[in-house]
Amino acid sequence: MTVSQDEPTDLSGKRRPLEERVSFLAHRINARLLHVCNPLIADYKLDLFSSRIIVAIAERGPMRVGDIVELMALPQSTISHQLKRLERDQYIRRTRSETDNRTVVITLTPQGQEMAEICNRLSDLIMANISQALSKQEIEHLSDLMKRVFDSLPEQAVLDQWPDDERHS
Amino acid sequence: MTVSQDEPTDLSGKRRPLEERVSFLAHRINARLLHVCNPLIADYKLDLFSSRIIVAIAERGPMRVGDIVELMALPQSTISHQLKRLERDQYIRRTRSETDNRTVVITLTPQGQEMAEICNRLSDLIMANISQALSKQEIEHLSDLMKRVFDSLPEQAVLDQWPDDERHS
DNA sequence: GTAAAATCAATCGAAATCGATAATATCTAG
DNA sequence: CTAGATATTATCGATTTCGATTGATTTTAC
Repeated sequence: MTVSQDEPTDLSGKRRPLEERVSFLAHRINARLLHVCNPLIADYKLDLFSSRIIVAIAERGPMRVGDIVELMALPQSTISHQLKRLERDQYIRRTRSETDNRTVVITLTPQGQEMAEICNRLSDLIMANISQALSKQEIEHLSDLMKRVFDSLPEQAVLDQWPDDERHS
Repeated sequence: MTVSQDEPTDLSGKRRPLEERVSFLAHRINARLLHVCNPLIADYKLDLFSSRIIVAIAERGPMRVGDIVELMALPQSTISHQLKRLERDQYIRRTRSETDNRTVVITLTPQGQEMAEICNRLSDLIMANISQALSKQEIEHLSDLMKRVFDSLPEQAVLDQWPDDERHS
């Protein structure tokens, strides 16, 4: 059962079913988390995105907008809108950096810090669920594997590998 | 280093940093995948959601709308809109089931089947990236762990564990 | 057999997302 | 210095998402 063949580009033989693919599983986990968590924090005018922004700042201290964009891996315009709402709802403050007047530094208000606590407790609740299905060791291993998957993904869309004849039908 | 304590609800001691949490990593992987893949299939008027719907039907045969909702773990209204666009763009057909006139069965058009091939090749491209960072065995293990994580998440928001005094500030 | 409950998918209006562009500030080269 | 290039964030318009509701069909209970 040697795998070496003359057509190295044909991967269909080892193509896993959709439900077992890492990319699809990431989508499914994420979608279900949104579905479960968003209603629980909607009263605070938060969603899973904004709650993570708050938790990140509580954990790391004041962050520049660009840092948040990179951390969340979401479009810059999306983050900008999220921050606008978080400011409107008094969870964060925007202040222009003194050293570089282009950048904007985000800090938590006291309400934001309180909210970070609440969001972390929600996170604990989720982790408690997961911990019933996976051992501590398995969770750590999973975390490591997922980190490596993320790092393996290109930051920008690379068209090199995407054949021209598939770009237009 | 015994773990048993008098305050079992205090999990803050074992709280992992945001970047290491499984839920956050799922978000990050997903966000980066969207960013990378969507531009590559935008010409076909597809995104990562609709492409997965097409791939799923190609893999499993005709599916009812409700099955697609369950598979994708997205809100029913979102799927309904996705399907409307897929039908508009001639990738799928909707037909009322003969046995149960409430349900709608989705089938691929010939164009939809062609597109499933293209989408699967994109999926192969992504997997090729991941395969450079993880061994075949690690990917299988990862897939298994992620499946178990997904299954551990509740389907509906359970308010039981979410204390009342955190529901309103 | 029929009324009430449950199931299933489409639609509605409000809000969020996204890519592209604009607006402002800093850096670089000569 | 200064003009152009680069970096950083905000905004714009179009599209998408989402929770709630509606409409239609089937199932259940009596």
